Amino acid sequence: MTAFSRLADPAHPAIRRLAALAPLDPSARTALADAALRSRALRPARELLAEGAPIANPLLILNGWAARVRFLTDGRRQIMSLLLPGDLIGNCRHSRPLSVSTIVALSPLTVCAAPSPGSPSLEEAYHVSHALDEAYLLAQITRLGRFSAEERVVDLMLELRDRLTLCGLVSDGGFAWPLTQSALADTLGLTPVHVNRTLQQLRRRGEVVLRAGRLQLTDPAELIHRVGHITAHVTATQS
Amino acid sequence: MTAFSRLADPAHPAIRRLAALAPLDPSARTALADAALRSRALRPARELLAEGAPIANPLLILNGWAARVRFLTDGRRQIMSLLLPGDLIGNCRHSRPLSVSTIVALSPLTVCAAPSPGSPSLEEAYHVSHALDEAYLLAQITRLGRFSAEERVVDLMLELRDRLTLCGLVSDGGFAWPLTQSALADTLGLTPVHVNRTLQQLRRRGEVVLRAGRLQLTDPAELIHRVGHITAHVTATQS
DNA sequence: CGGCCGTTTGATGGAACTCAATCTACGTGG
DNA sequence: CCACGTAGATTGAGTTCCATCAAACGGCCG
Repeated sequence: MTAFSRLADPAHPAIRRLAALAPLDPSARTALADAALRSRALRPARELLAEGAPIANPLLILNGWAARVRFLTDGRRQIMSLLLPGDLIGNCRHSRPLSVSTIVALSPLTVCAAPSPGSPSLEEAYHVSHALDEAYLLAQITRLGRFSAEERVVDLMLELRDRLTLCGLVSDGGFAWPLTQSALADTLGLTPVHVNRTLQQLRRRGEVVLRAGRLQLTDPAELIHRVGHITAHVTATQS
Repeated sequence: MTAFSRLADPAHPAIRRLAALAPLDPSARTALADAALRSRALRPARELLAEGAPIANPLLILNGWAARVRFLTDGRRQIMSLLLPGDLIGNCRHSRPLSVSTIVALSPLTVCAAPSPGSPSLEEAYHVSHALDEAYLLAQITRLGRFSAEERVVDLMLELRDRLTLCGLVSDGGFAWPLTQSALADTLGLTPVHVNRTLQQLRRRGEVVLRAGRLQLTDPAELIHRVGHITAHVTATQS
């Protein structure tokens, strides 16, 4: 199947990410390839885990983007984090985990059950992945708490670029951008209208090129400097 | 010493919290009591862990409040989470952890080294504590992203009340409130001036009583309903 | 073609910020 | 014992950023 052949390829996004977090031994790679055989495809806006539901077993994102969302009683929504290929869902280690948020697909999505870490190298990769998740939550908090609308947009774009670089999904300095302006608004604590205006400013100044579902940052270094963006580092040996 | 006698007391805040997360066996309790013998005291505003510093070993908060802070280059600050008695600092499980945020004391603080989990019951308590930490981060994100100033203040007060209840530090419906309005502003993504005005509204309406370093919520149930506050539950057997 | 989703634009209002000054409580030293 | 300094809380006036409301536009698919 395509799923298998792509996973067997060392260049597959999800594997590339996990291998970048901790060097994977062959048994870990085959475990991942096996797991990917039973992959599941989901349409955008499809819910794949409800808040409060018990977590059967962790999932691994193979392709596409998803989000952890919280719905307020009056219809407001907050996307708490974005989930990209190679990210894990429900990756926690205490005995009776409950989902604390809903997961929705933001694009066509394929997921599989995350193989339980038989090898220490895969376990380490999971742990590092979890630590990175937390770092992204902290970054999200400072974005929402102290950044202006423009800073929020730019900082998030830089974070996504960093993360997609880990799984080799950045080419020519650009990457796929499946987010609607509405989803971006729910992520950044803004209204869709204001997100639109902010994006246009960035476009008019030539700082971002965003069209046809692809995003290019014209001068990433300048943007990093401007918003004081911090790249979450992994302490494990990179690559 | 006082530190010992108070920890030996099963009613000590830090132990009460951990015991509430997972029933602790006697060996876990003595390990905690031993650790508390070597406790360290810190003054308010004292930094106890710098961002980017390697984490020697996890710490346990015995008394007082602390905060995980991020400083921006232009002087803005964001408090990402508050740390209360019984909370752990640097409680993560991958091989080479780096601190991703600075920790500062917000009140007179005593901490000790968190005993490494020899017993499975203590390990479970640590894991649940870590899961709760993450739930609080998610709550913080929705506060900052989608709540108005008043909702933020109320929701945070309710969360702190929940958390302090876990360690038995709520009495007569009220609890110690060491936060300056400035610290509250840095937590909630507001300015001190606006926090002040928001607090006064709540006071004038008689919804909170805040004076002499103590906070009382007049009608918690009503406030919970109003802001749609969600109590992060622990799946482990409570109490 | 027509409906829908996502984007774009305009006009207006309001929540929160900024700047600046005053007030209070408290500790410290002359 | 009082003068002083400082940290935190309070108040006022003016401003800005972002939300709200409303409508139009564009592409895509049935």
